[in-house]
Amino acid sequence: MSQFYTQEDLLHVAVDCAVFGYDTSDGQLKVLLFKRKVKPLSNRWSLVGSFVQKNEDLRDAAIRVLHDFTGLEDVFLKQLRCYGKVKRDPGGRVISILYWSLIKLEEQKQHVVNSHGAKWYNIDDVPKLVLDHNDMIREVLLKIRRIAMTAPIGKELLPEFFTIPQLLQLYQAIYQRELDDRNFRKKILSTSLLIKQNHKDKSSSKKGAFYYKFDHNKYSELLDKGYHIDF
Amino acid sequence: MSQFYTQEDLLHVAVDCAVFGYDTSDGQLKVLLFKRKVKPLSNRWSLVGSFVQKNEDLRDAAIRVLHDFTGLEDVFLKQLRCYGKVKRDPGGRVISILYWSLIKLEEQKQHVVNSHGAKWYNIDDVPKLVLDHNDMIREVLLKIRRIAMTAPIGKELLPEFFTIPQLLQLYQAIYQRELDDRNFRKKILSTSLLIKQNHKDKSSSKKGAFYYKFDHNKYSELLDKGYHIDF
DNA sequence: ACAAAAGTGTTGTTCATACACCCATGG
DNA sequence: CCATGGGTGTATGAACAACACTTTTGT
Repeated sequence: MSQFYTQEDLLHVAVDCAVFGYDTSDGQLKVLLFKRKVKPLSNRWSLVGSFVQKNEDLRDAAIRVLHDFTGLEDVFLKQLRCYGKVKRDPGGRVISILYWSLIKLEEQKQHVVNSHGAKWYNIDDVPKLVLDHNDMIREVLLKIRRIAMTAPIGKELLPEFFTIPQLLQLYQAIYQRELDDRNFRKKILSTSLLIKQNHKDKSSSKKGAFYYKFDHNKYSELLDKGYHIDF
Repeated sequence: MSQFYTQEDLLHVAVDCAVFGYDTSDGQLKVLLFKRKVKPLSNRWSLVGSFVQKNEDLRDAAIRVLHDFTGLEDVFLKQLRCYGKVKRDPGGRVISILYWSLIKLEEQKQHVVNSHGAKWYNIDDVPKLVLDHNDMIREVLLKIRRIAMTAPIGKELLPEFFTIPQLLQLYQAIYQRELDDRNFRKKILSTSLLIKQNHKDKSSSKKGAFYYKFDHNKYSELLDKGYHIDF
Protein backbone atom coordinates (compact mmCIF):
# COMPACT_ATOMS: atom_id res chain seq x y z
CA MET A 1 0.00 0.00 0.00
CA SER A 2 2.63 2.51 0.93
CA GLN A 3 5.83 2.97 -0.98
CA PHE A 4 7.53 4.74 1.84
CA TYR A 5 6.04 4.07 5.22
CA THR A 6 6.68 0.90 7.12
CA GLN A 7 3.96 -1.45 8.26
CA GLU A 8 4.69 -0.82 11.89
CA ASP A 9 2.35 2.07 12.46
CA LEU A 10 -0.93 0.57 11.33
CA LEU A 11 -4.08 0.87 13.39
CA HIS A 12 -7.75 0.16 13.00
CA VAL A 13 -9.70 3.24 12.04
CA ALA A 14 -13.45 3.56 12.27
CA VAL A 15 -16.05 6.27 11.92
CA ASP A 16 -19.01 6.53 14.24
CA CYS A 17 -22.03 8.67 13.46
CA ALA A 18 -24.28 10.35 15.98
CA VAL A 19 -27.39 10.79 13.84
CA PHE A 20 -30.09 13.05 15.23
CA GLY A 21 -33.66 13.41 14.11
CA TYR A 22 -36.55 15.39 15.46
CA ASP A 23 -40.01 13.93 15.72
CA THR A 24 -42.55 16.71 15.31
CA SER A 25 -45.35 14.45 16.45
CA ASP A 26 -44.01 13.83 19.94
CA GLY A 27 -41.63 16.78 20.15
CA GLN A 28 -38.65 14.58 20.94
CA LEU A 29 -35.09 14.81 19.72
CA LYS A 30 -33.89 11.32 18.84
CA VAL A 31 -30.66 9.56 18.09
CA LEU A 32 -30.19 6.52 15.88
CA LEU A 33 -28.78 3.39 17.56
CA PHE A 34 -28.27 -0.17 16.47
CA LYS A 35 -27.04 -3.42 17.89
CA ARG A 36 -23.37 -3.71 17.16
CA LYS A 37 -22.59 -6.56 14.85
CA VAL A 38 -18.87 -6.96 15.42
CA LYS A 39 -17.23 -8.79 18.27
CA PRO A 40 -16.59 -8.15 21.08
CA LEU A 41 -19.70 -6.58 22.62
CA SER A 42 -21.75 -7.70 19.66
CA ASN A 43 -25.49 -7.28 20.04
CA ARG A 44 -25.08 -4.32 22.39
CA TRP A 45 -26.51 -0.91 21.57
CA SER A 46 -24.12 1.38 19.75
CA LEU A 47 -23.88 4.38 17.50
CA VAL A 48 -23.95 3.49 13.84
CA GLY A 49 -20.49 3.17 12.41
CA SER A 50 -18.05 1.24 10.30
CA PHE A 51 -14.40 0.72 9.64
CA VAL A 52 -12.85 3.11 7.18
CA GLN A 53 -11.79 1.50 3.94
CA LYS A 54 -8.31 1.98 2.61
CA ASN A 55 -9.39 3.94 -0.42
CA GLU A 56 -12.11 5.92 1.26
CA ASP A 57 -12.04 9.46 2.65
CA LEU A 58 -13.11 9.70 6.28
CA ARG A 59 -16.07 11.82 5.40
CA ASP A 60 -17.07 9.41 2.66
CA ALA A 61 -17.01 6.60 5.17
CA ALA A 62 -19.41 8.56 7.34
CA ILE A 63 -21.60 9.26 4.32
CA ARG A 64 -21.61 5.58 3.49
CA VAL A 65 -22.65 4.68 7.04
CA LEU A 66 -25.41 7.22 6.93
CA HIS A 67 -26.66 5.96 3.64
CA ASP A 68 -26.48 2.34 4.74
CA PHE A 69 -28.52 2.94 7.86
CA THR A 70 -31.05 5.54 6.72
CA GLY A 71 -31.14 5.46 2.94
CA LEU A 72 -30.36 9.17 2.90
CA GLU A 73 -27.84 11.10 0.84
CA ASP A 74 -26.73 14.72 0.96
CA VAL A 75 -27.28 15.11 4.65
CA PHE A 76 -25.90 17.60 7.10
CA LEU A 77 -22.73 15.97 8.40
CA LYS A 78 -19.86 17.33 10.48
CA GLN A 79 -16.85 15.83 12.09
CA LEU A 80 -16.59 16.34 15.82
CA ARG A 81 -13.28 14.80 16.81
CA CYS A 82 -11.27 11.65 17.09
CA TYR A 83 -11.38 9.22 20.00
CA GLY A 84 -8.21 7.26 20.40
CA LYS A 85 -7.56 5.84 23.82
CA VAL A 86 -5.59 2.60 23.62
CA LYS A 87 -8.06 0.62 25.65
CA ARG A 88 -11.29 2.17 24.49
CA ASP A 89 -12.21 -0.99 22.60
CA PRO A 90 -11.43 -4.29 24.33
CA GLY A 91 -11.24 -6.01 20.97
CA GLY A 92 -8.14 -4.21 19.77
CA ARG A 93 -6.67 -0.83 19.04
CA VAL A 94 -9.33 1.10 17.23
CA ILE A 95 -9.40 4.82 16.84
CA SER A 96 -12.72 6.28 15.92
CA ILE A 97 -13.59 9.53 14.24
CA LEU A 98 -16.91 10.83 15.44
CA TYR A 99 -19.24 12.49 12.95
CA TRP A 100 -22.61 13.94 13.77
CA SER A 101 -25.54 14.44 11.50
CA LEU A 102 -28.93 16.08 11.53
CA ILE A 103 -31.63 14.56 9.36
CA LYS A 104 -35.28 14.95 8.59
CA LEU A 105 -37.00 11.93 10.04
CA GLU A 106 -39.73 11.89 7.44
CA GLU A 107 -37.20 11.50 4.63
CA GLN A 108 -35.48 8.40 5.93
CA LYS A 109 -36.23 5.06 4.35
CA GLN A 110 -37.88 3.19 7.15
CA HIS A 111 -37.22 -0.24 5.67
CA VAL A 112 -33.49 0.55 5.48
CA VAL A 113 -33.46 1.53 9.13
CA ASN A 114 -35.43 -1.57 10.07
CA SER A 115 -33.28 -3.91 8.02
CA HIS A 116 -30.34 -3.14 10.30
CA GLY A 117 -32.38 -3.40 13.45
CA ALA A 118 -31.62 0.25 14.06
CA LYS A 119 -33.90 2.26 16.32
CA TRP A 120 -34.52 5.85 17.28
CA TYR A 121 -34.10 6.66 20.96
CA ASN A 122 -35.19 9.82 22.69
CA ILE A 123 -32.05 11.62 23.76
CA ASP A 124 -32.99 11.53 27.41
CA ASP A 125 -33.72 7.85 27.17
CA VAL A 126 -30.51 6.50 25.64
CA PRO A 127 -29.45 3.14 27.07
CA LYS A 128 -25.94 2.26 28.09
CA LEU A 129 -23.92 1.99 24.90
CA VAL A 130 -20.71 0.20 24.02
CA LEU A 131 -17.31 1.80 24.54
CA ASP A 132 -17.33 5.57 24.82
CA HIS A 133 -20.45 6.07 22.74
CA ASN A 134 -22.45 7.65 25.54
CA ASP A 135 -19.68 10.23 25.90
CA MET A 136 -19.82 10.82 22.18
CA ILE A 137 -23.52 11.58 22.26
CA ARG A 138 -23.05 13.91 25.19
CA GLU A 139 -20.29 15.80 23.44
CA VAL A 140 -22.30 16.17 20.26
CA LEU A 141 -25.26 17.45 22.24
CA LEU A 142 -23.04 20.07 23.86
CA LYS A 143 -21.83 21.07 20.41
CA ILE A 144 -25.38 21.32 19.08
CA ARG A 145 -26.40 23.43 22.04
CA ARG A 146 -23.47 25.74 21.50
CA ILE A 147 -24.17 26.37 17.84
CA ALA A 148 -27.97 26.21 17.77
CA MET A 149 -28.26 29.86 18.78
CA THR A 150 -26.21 31.03 15.82
CA ALA A 151 -26.70 28.34 13.17
CA PRO A 152 -29.97 27.62 11.39
CA ILE A 153 -30.18 23.98 12.35
CA GLY A 154 -33.96 23.94 12.17
CA LYS A 155 -33.71 23.58 8.43
CA GLU A 156 -31.87 20.28 8.84
CA LEU A 157 -34.29 18.71 11.30
CA LEU A 158 -37.71 20.00 10.32
CA PRO A 159 -39.78 19.37 7.19
CA GLU A 160 -39.73 21.93 4.41
CA PHE A 161 -42.75 23.68 5.88
CA PHE A 162 -42.87 24.20 9.61
CA THR A 163 -44.41 26.57 12.13
CA ILE A 164 -42.72 28.79 14.67
CA PRO A 165 -44.23 26.82 17.56
CA GLN A 166 -42.72 23.68 16.05
CA LEU A 167 -39.34 25.36 15.76
CA LEU A 168 -39.63 26.57 19.33
CA GLN A 169 -40.46 23.07 20.49
CA LEU A 170 -37.40 21.76 18.68
CA TYR A 171 -35.17 24.26 20.43
CA GLN A 172 -36.71 23.38 23.75
CA ALA A 173 -35.95 19.73 23.06
CA ILE A 174 -32.36 20.65 22.29
CA TYR A 175 -31.84 22.76 25.39
CA GLN A 176 -34.15 20.66 27.52
CA ARG A 177 -35.72 23.72 29.04
CA GLU A 178 -38.45 26.22 28.31
CA LEU A 179 -37.66 29.20 26.15
CA ASP A 180 -39.60 32.44 26.12
CA ASP A 181 -41.79 32.25 23.04
CA ARG A 182 -41.88 36.01 22.41
CA ASN A 183 -38.14 36.42 22.54
CA PHE A 184 -37.65 33.30 20.50
CA ARG A 185 -39.98 34.42 17.75
CA LYS A 186 -38.39 37.85 17.68
CA LYS A 187 -34.90 36.47 17.40
CA ILE A 188 -35.73 33.87 14.78
CA LEU A 189 -37.68 36.27 12.59
CA SER A 190 -35.05 39.01 12.92
CA THR A 191 -32.67 36.83 10.92
CA SER A 192 -34.97 37.20 7.88
CA LEU A 193 -34.14 33.65 6.99
CA LEU A 194 -37.72 32.43 7.23
CA ILE A 195 -40.32 32.98 4.54
CA LYS A 196 -43.88 33.12 5.78
CA GLN A 197 -46.36 31.02 3.81
CA ASN A 198 -50.02 31.84 3.57
CA HIS A 199 -51.36 28.51 4.70
CA LYS A 200 -51.64 27.35 8.25
CA ASP A 201 -51.05 24.23 10.24
CA LYS A 202 -54.28 23.58 12.08
CA SER A 203 -53.32 20.24 13.50
CA SER A 204 -52.38 21.55 16.89
CA SER A 205 -54.70 24.46 17.48
CA LYS A 206 -57.95 25.93 16.37
CA LYS A 207 -56.45 29.22 15.39
CA GLY A 208 -53.73 27.52 13.40
CA ALA A 209 -50.10 28.52 13.04
CA PHE A 210 -48.64 29.91 9.85
CA TYR A 211 -46.18 27.77 8.02
CA TYR A 212 -42.73 29.12 7.22
CA LYS A 213 -39.96 27.82 5.08
CA PHE A 214 -36.27 28.41 5.17
CA ASP A 215 -34.82 30.96 2.76
CA HIS A 216 -31.90 29.06 1.26
CA ASN A 217 -30.96 31.85 -1.12
CA LYS A 218 -30.64 34.45 1.57
CA TYR A 219 -28.61 32.03 3.64
CA SER A 220 -26.18 31.41 0.78
CA GLU A 221 -25.81 35.16 0.37
CA LEU A 222 -24.95 35.48 4.03
CA LEU A 223 -22.31 32.80 3.78
CA ASP A 224 -20.89 34.42 0.67
CA LYS A 225 -20.68 37.72 2.51
CA GLY A 226 -18.34 36.07 4.99
CA TYR A 227 -20.75 35.18 7.75
CA HIS A 228 -19.10 32.22 9.39
CA ILE A 229 -20.25 29.59 11.83
CA ASP A 230 -17.68 27.52 13.63
CA PHE A 231 -19.30 24.08 13.82
CA MET B 1 -2.90 -7.46 17.74
CA SER B 2 -6.64 -7.81 17.72
CA GLN B 3 -8.43 -10.91 18.77
CA PHE B 4 -11.56 -9.99 16.94
CA TYR B 5 -10.98 -7.55 14.14
CA THR B 6 -9.49 -8.56 10.84
CA GLN B 7 -6.32 -7.08 9.42
CA GLU B 8 -8.15 -5.55 6.50
CA ASP B 9 -8.97 -2.22 8.04
CA LEU B 10 -5.54 -1.02 9.04
CA LEU B 11 -4.31 2.45 8.24
CA HIS B 12 -1.41 4.68 9.13
CA VAL B 13 -2.26 7.08 11.92
CA ALA B 14 -0.24 10.13 12.82
CA VAL B 15 -0.55 13.13 15.06
CA ASP B 16 0.51 16.59 13.97
CA CYS B 17 0.97 19.44 16.40
CA ALA B 18 0.51 23.10 15.66
CA VAL B 19 2.63 24.58 18.44
CA PHE B 20 2.26 28.30 19.03
CA GLY B 21 4.49 30.58 21.03
CA TYR B 22 4.48 34.30 21.59
CA ASP B 23 7.64 36.32 21.54
CA THR B 24 7.24 39.30 23.84
CA SER B 25 10.40 40.88 22.49
CA ASP B 26 9.18 41.28 18.92
CA GLY B 27 5.45 40.98 19.57
CA GLN B 28 5.05 38.13 17.10
CA LEU B 29 2.96 34.99 17.35
CA LYS B 30 5.03 32.07 16.11
CA VAL B 31 4.53 28.50 15.09
CA LEU B 32 7.05 25.68 15.36
CA LEU B 33 8.08 24.02 12.10
CA PHE B 34 10.69 21.47 11.18
CA LYS B 35 11.99 19.74 8.10
CA ARG B 36 10.09 16.53 7.66
CA LYS B 37 12.31 13.50 8.04
CA VAL B 38 10.16 10.84 6.42
CA LYS B 39 9.81 10.17 2.72
CA PRO B 40 8.26 11.35 0.53
CA LEU B 41 8.63 15.11 0.77
CA SER B 42 11.46 14.71 3.23
CA ASN B 43 13.38 17.85 4.03
CA ARG B 44 10.35 20.05 3.39
CA TRP B 45 8.90 22.27 6.09
CA SER B 46 6.17 20.68 8.12
CA LEU B 47 4.33 20.80 11.40
CA VAL B 48 5.93 18.68 14.06
CA GLY B 49 4.37 15.26 14.25
CA SER B 50 4.83 11.53 14.48
CA PHE B 51 3.11 8.25 13.88
CA VAL B 52 0.97 7.00 16.71
CA GLN B 53 2.31 3.92 18.39
CA LYS B 54 0.14 0.90 18.88
CA ASN B 55 0.08 1.14 22.63
CA GLU B 56 -0.12 4.90 22.87
CA ASP B 57 -3.14 7.14 23.38
CA LEU B 58 -3.55 9.80 20.72
CA ARG B 59 -3.09 12.56 23.22
CA ASP B 60 0.00 10.87 24.61
CA ALA B 61 1.45 10.75 21.13
CA ALA B 62 0.93 14.49 20.85
CA ILE B 63 2.49 14.99 24.27
CA ARG B 64 5.44 12.89 23.18
CA VAL B 65 5.90 14.96 20.03
CA LEU B 66 5.75 18.14 22.03
CA HIS B 67 8.24 16.89 24.51
CA ASP B 68 10.57 15.63 21.80
CA PHE B 69 10.62 18.92 19.97
CA THR B 70 10.53 21.44 22.81
CA GLY B 71 11.58 19.63 25.96
CA LEU B 72 8.32 20.75 27.59
CA GLU B 73 5.83 18.78 29.62
CA ASP B 74 2.42 19.68 30.99
CA VAL B 75 1.57 22.06 28.22
CA PHE B 76 -1.74 23.35 27.01
CA LEU B 77 -2.80 20.88 24.34
CA LYS B 78 -6.10 20.36 22.55
CA GLN B 79 -7.25 18.21 19.72
CA LEU B 80 -8.70 20.05 16.77
CA ARG B 81 -9.83 17.36 14.38
CA CYS B 82 -8.80 14.55 12.12
CA TYR B 83 -7.64 14.92 8.53
CA GLY B 84 -8.26 11.84 6.47
CA LYS B 85 -8.45 12.37 2.74
CA VAL B 86 -7.20 9.33 0.87
CA LYS B 87 -4.70 11.24 -1.18
CA ARG B 88 -3.56 13.80 1.32
CA ASP B 89 -0.17 12.11 1.62
CA PRO B 90 1.38 10.85 -1.61
CA GLY B 91 3.39 8.30 0.34
CA GLY B 92 0.42 6.25 1.44
CA ARG B 93 -2.83 6.34 3.31
CA VAL B 94 -2.17 8.34 6.44
CA ILE B 95 -4.82 9.91 8.58
CA SER B 96 -3.62 12.61 10.87
CA ILE B 97 -5.08 13.93 14.08
CA LEU B 98 -4.28 17.58 14.52
CA TYR B 99 -3.47 18.88 17.98
CA TRP B 100 -2.68 22.45 18.84
CA SER B 101 -0.67 23.76 21.70
CA LEU B 102 0.19 27.06 23.32
CA ILE B 103 3.50 27.31 25.08
CA LYS B 104 5.69 29.84 26.83
CA LEU B 105 8.65 30.43 24.58
CA GLU B 106 11.00 31.17 27.42
CA GLU B 107 10.40 27.75 28.97
CA GLN B 108 11.32 25.68 25.95
CA LYS B 109 14.67 23.93 25.86
CA GLN B 110 16.43 25.66 23.02
CA HIS B 111 18.92 22.87 22.45
CA VAL B 112 16.07 20.37 22.05
CA VAL B 113 14.44 22.56 19.45
CA ASN B 114 17.72 23.04 17.67
CA SER B 115 18.64 19.38 17.73
CA HIS B 116 15.70 18.65 15.45
CA GLY B 117 16.39 21.57 13.19
CA ALA B 118 13.05 22.98 14.23
CA LYS B 119 12.40 26.69 13.88
CA TRP B 120 9.89 29.26 14.95
CA TYR B 121 8.13 31.11 12.15
CA ASN B 122 6.04 34.21 12.47
CA ILE B 123 2.48 33.22 11.66
CA ASP B 124 2.24 35.65 8.79
CA ASP B 125 5.50 34.36 7.40
CA VAL B 126 4.88 30.63 7.23
CA PRO B 127 6.38 28.99 4.14
CA LYS B 128 4.59 26.46 1.99
CA LEU B 129 4.33 23.30 4.03
CA VAL B 130 3.89 19.66 3.12
CA LEU B 131 0.46 18.12 2.60
CA ASP B 132 -2.41 20.01 4.20
CA HIS B 133 -0.33 21.55 6.95
CA ASN B 134 -0.95 25.12 5.85
CA ASP B 135 -4.68 24.42 6.11
CA MET B 136 -4.11 23.00 9.56
CA ILE B 137 -2.41 26.13 10.77
CA ARG B 138 -5.15 28.27 9.31
CA GLU B 139 -7.86 26.24 11.02
CA VAL B 140 -6.11 26.38 14.36
CA LEU B 141 -5.71 30.12 14.06
CA LEU B 142 -9.43 30.47 13.40
CA LYS B 143 -10.09 28.37 16.47
CA ILE B 144 -7.75 30.47 18.59
CA ARG B 145 -9.41 33.64 17.38
CA ARG B 146 -12.81 32.26 18.20
CA ILE B 147 -11.97 31.30 21.75
CA ALA B 148 -9.47 34.02 22.68
CA MET B 149 -12.26 36.41 23.66
CA THR B 150 -13.70 34.01 26.19
CA ALA B 151 -10.74 31.85 27.25
CA PRO B 152 -7.75 33.08 29.22
CA ILE B 153 -5.13 32.01 26.72
CA GLY B 154 -2.72 34.70 27.80
CA LYS B 155 -1.70 32.56 30.70
CA GLU B 156 -0.48 29.87 28.30
CA LEU B 157 1.59 32.14 26.10
CA LEU B 158 2.99 34.80 28.41
CA PRO B 159 5.50 34.52 31.24
CA GLU B 160 4.22 34.32 34.80
CA PHE B 161 4.44 38.10 35.17
CA PHE B 162 3.23 40.22 32.31
CA THR B 163 1.81 43.68 31.71
CA ILE B 164 -1.50 44.69 30.22
CA PRO B 165 0.21 46.29 27.23
CA GLN B 166 1.98 42.98 26.60
CA LEU B 167 -1.29 41.11 26.80
CA LEU B 168 -2.86 43.63 24.45
CA GLN B 169 -0.02 43.18 22.00
CA LEU B 170 -0.52 39.43 22.14
CA TYR B 171 -4.18 39.79 21.31
CA GLN B 172 -3.37 42.13 18.47
CA ALA B 173 -0.96 39.54 17.12
CA ILE B 174 -3.70 36.92 17.32
CA TYR B 175 -6.34 39.01 15.60
CA GLN B 176 -3.86 40.77 13.36
CA ARG B 177 -5.52 44.09 13.92
CA GLU B 178 -5.48 46.94 16.43
CA LEU B 179 -7.68 46.68 19.48
CA ASP B 180 -8.87 49.64 21.53
CA ASP B 181 -6.63 49.68 24.58
CA ARG B 182 -9.21 51.16 26.94
CA ASN B 183 -11.90 48.65 26.07
CA PHE B 184 -9.41 45.83 26.17
CA ARG B 185 -8.16 46.76 29.60
CA LYS B 186 -11.69 47.12 30.88
CA LYS B 187 -12.76 43.74 29.59
CA ILE B 188 -9.67 41.91 30.76
CA LEU B 189 -9.75 43.39 34.25
CA SER B 190 -13.49 42.87 34.60
CA THR B 191 -12.86 39.13 34.68
CA SER B 192 -10.98 39.55 37.97
CA LEU B 193 -8.63 36.83 36.83
CA LEU B 194 -5.56 39.06 36.94
CA ILE B 195 -3.70 39.93 40.13
CA LYS B 196 -1.89 43.23 40.06
CA GLN B 197 1.67 43.12 41.32
CA ASN B 198 3.40 46.10 42.83
CA HIS B 199 6.43 46.10 40.65
CA LYS B 200 6.64 47.49 37.18
CA ASP B 201 8.14 46.59 33.86
CA LYS B 202 10.20 49.57 32.85
CA SER B 203 11.77 48.00 29.80
CA SER B 204 9.41 49.58 27.33
CA SER B 205 8.52 52.94 28.84
CA LYS B 206 9.72 55.47 31.34
CA LYS B 207 6.56 55.39 33.36
CA GLY B 208 6.63 51.62 33.50
CA ALA B 209 3.67 49.23 33.33
CA PHE B 210 2.50 47.23 36.30
CA TYR B 211 2.99 43.52 36.19
CA TYR B 212 0.04 41.23 36.63
CA LYS B 213 -0.19 37.53 37.12
CA PHE B 214 -2.95 35.13 36.40
CA ASP B 215 -5.20 34.06 39.28
CA HIS B 216 -5.23 30.29 38.92
CA ASN B 217 -7.31 29.75 42.02
CA LYS B 218 -10.10 32.01 40.92
CA TYR B 219 -10.03 30.38 37.52
CA SER B 220 -10.40 26.91 39.02
CA GLU B 221 -13.32 28.16 41.07
CA LEU B 222 -14.97 29.44 37.92
CA LEU B 223 -14.55 26.11 36.19
CA ASP B 224 -15.91 24.31 39.23
CA LYS B 225 -18.94 26.55 39.22
CA GLY B 226 -19.75 25.28 35.77
CA TYR B 227 -18.24 27.98 33.60
CA HIS B 228 -17.43 26.15 30.41
CA ILE B 229 -15.35 26.96 27.38
CA ASP B 230 -15.84 24.93 24.25
CA PHE B 231 -12.32 24.63 22.85
C1' DA C 1 -69.14 31.35 25.20
C1' DC C 2 -65.07 29.19 26.19
C1' DA C 3 -60.89 26.59 25.89
C1' DA C 4 -56.51 26.36 23.74
C1' DA C 5 -52.87 27.69 21.25
C1' DA C 6 -51.03 31.72 18.22
C1' DG C 7 -49.45 35.99 18.07
C1' DT C 8 -47.77 40.66 19.61
C1' DG C 9 -44.53 45.20 22.46
C1' DT C 10 -42.22 47.46 26.06
C1' DT C 11 -38.77 47.99 29.44
C1' DG C 12 -34.44 47.31 31.86
C1' DT C 13 -29.88 45.40 31.71
C1' DT C 14 -25.79 44.09 29.91
C1' DC C 15 -22.26 44.25 26.64
C1' DA C 16 -19.47 45.98 22.75
C1' DT C 17 -17.83 50.05 20.60
C1' DA C 18 -16.14 54.66 19.87
C1' DC C 19 -13.57 58.19 21.46
C1' DA C 20 -9.59 62.01 24.14
C1' DC C 21 -7.14 63.40 27.82
C1' DC C 22 -3.95 63.25 32.01
C1' DC C 23 -0.01 60.77 34.38
C1' DA C 24 4.65 59.35 35.54
C1' DT C 25 9.25 59.25 34.46
C1' DG C 26 14.03 59.08 32.29
C1' DG C 27 16.58 61.54 29.58
C1' DC D 1 10.84 70.29 30.19
C1' DC D 2 9.47 67.21 27.03
C1' DA D 3 8.81 62.89 24.65
C1' DT D 4 7.05 58.37 25.42
C1' DG D 5 4.18 55.00 26.54
C1' DG D 6 0.75 53.90 30.70
C1' DG D 7 -3.45 54.60 32.49
C1' DT D 8 -8.39 56.27 33.01
C1' DG D 9 -14.17 57.47 31.99
C1' DT D 10 -18.28 58.36 29.43
C1' DA D 11 -21.78 57.99 26.00
C1' DT D 12 -24.15 55.31 22.45
C1' DG D 13 -26.28 51.49 20.19
C1' DA D 14 -27.16 46.37 19.98
C1' DA D 15 -28.46 42.24 21.90
C1' DC D 16 -30.75 39.73 25.38
C1' DA D 17 -34.08 38.75 29.26
C1' DA D 18 -38.21 39.44 31.71
C1' DC D 19 -42.84 39.95 31.50
C1' DA D 20 -49.03 39.82 30.16
C1' DC D 21 -52.50 40.44 27.25
C1' DT D 22 -55.30 39.97 22.80
C1' DT D 23 -56.66 37.13 18.78
C1' DT D 24 -58.63 33.34 16.41
C1' DT D 25 -61.61 29.60 15.84
C1' DG D 26 -63.53 24.79 16.52
C1' DT D 27 -66.39 22.84 19.58
